[in-house]
Amino acid sequence: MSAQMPEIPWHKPRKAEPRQPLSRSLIVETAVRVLDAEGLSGVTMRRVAQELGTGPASLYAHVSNKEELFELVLERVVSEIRLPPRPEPERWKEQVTEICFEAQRVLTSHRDVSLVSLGSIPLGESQLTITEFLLDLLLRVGLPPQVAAWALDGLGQLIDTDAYEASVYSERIARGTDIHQYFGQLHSFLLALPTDRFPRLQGMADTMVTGDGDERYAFKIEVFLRGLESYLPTDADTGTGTGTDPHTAARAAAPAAPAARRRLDA
Amino acid sequence: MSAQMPEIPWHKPRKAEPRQPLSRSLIVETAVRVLDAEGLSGVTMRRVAQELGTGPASLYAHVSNKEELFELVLERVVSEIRLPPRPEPERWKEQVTEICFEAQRVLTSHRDVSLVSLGSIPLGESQLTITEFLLDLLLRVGLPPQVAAWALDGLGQLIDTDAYEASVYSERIARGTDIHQYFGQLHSFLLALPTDRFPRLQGMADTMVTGDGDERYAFKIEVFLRGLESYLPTDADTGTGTGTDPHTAARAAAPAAPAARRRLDA
DNA sequence: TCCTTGGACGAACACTGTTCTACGAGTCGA
DNA sequence: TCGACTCGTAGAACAGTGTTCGTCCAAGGA
Repeated sequence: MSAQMPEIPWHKPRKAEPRQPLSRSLIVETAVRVLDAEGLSGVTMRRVAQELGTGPASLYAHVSNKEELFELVLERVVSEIRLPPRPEPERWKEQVTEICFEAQRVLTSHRDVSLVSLGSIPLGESQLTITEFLLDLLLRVGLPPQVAAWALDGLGQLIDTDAYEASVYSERIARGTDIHQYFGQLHSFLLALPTDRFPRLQGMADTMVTGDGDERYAFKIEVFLRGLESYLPTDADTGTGTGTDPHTAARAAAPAAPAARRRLDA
Repeated sequence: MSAQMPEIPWHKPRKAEPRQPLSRSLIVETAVRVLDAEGLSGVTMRRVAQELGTGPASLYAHVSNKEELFELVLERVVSEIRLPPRPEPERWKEQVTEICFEAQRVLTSHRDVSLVSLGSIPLGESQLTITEFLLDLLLRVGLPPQVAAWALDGLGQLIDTDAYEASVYSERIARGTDIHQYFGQLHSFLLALPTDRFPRLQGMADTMVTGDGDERYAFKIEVFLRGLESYLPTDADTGTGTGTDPHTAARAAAPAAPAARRRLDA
């Protein structure tokens, strides 16, 4: 480096570095970096702004909200999920399972970002692409359209919830809690339950703590898929058309839901 | 009211009202009241303390954390869930469905309290009571113990996630969003999707927005229960003993989970 | 050339959870 | 009866938070 000239006093430079200008994508990328480093609760407007060498007010020119920033971050993360090249209806259950695990892999690799996904309808481009793929797959299998549509809800919830739960564990062990000790404590807690009030839980303490996150996740997916399988039309129905003739027996899906309405008052 | 005498000056009352002393349960009850009035984000230490006519520091003598307060609140809410008088294995699917809807009724009647329940293992007394009931019911039906144990996980997640989702909608319509207009916008959004990239979603826009929260909830429960049903031992196996002989075919539950381990680094 | 416009940003507002420290009343032993 | 010694009650403060206001400056159009 050459010798640097002193600043002329009355030039008051105010910003020595000619930083690259702010932009939506730059902010989102920085937020993802902060997310990976410090978790979702570490992603504050100040923290992101500081990482960009500016103040929090500067972000509001490109992002209207912290909530909007979070949704942009989620969409960016979801875009990392890779889909299979093409749907394979003959092994649809395996393929759905693979997608679920791929989604969980990506989501949990970004700490607890799945918390953002829990309350929001997935309308981002990547999220819609995944939904489209799954919907196409389920329809090709022969599931009635209404069943397939509603099944997407269930699958999405399964993925999000499990990813969030897994991230909670990750955060916990990141904070120093030994996972074996933790499950040991849980085990002895169950064993210490009063036998007269909790005979099943007390007696099945071993079984309750069996299986890690992946095993339990795989089980839940399998149960859901077996349930979906039961909605497939029988052989007698499928012999007619080109292959998929839905819209037939999807009405008996929901048993009479209790009349208890969600309260709609303001 | 009778005329009130003035205070004697040198008595310096300092607290006109002889408030009842603080206690854990009083704090929790107040927190629930604030929760019902202003939602979970409105439950702050200051708000609860103010409701009790004191400062936030006073709460920390009875509650170590805001997190602990939240869990106490959750346990209090869960204790409102009423269980059937006795398990009825012959109609287990209906009974599980009823419990799920009862749980959702209670949870959603307390705004977004289900958010607390999402990341925590249900170890409160009421939560354990519900778990014990469901576990007993599933075992009586004849499900293998490992299947029953893992199924509790799935049911709990289903209840919590759906309650949270329902509460998000409730909050949204409480903030003034018209729900019909909202679904209308969603519908036209799906219709406006490019047909070449999202043919299924675009073509099934009607089907996608069909059904309210209860219908979809009932569907997910039904799918899960049908999946569980497939784990029941066949008739050839059950003819031997008194009725329930588990621990047999529970091993093939989980298909080979991908080796992708959750990262365990600090 | 001036003038408008839009991004950048310091300061501030109204909050948050939590801790420190002092105060005051109650109880228990002497 | 009286001191000592707890323990619940709080005021004040600390280090944060999301968001807004008003100012500033540089670039672009007329």
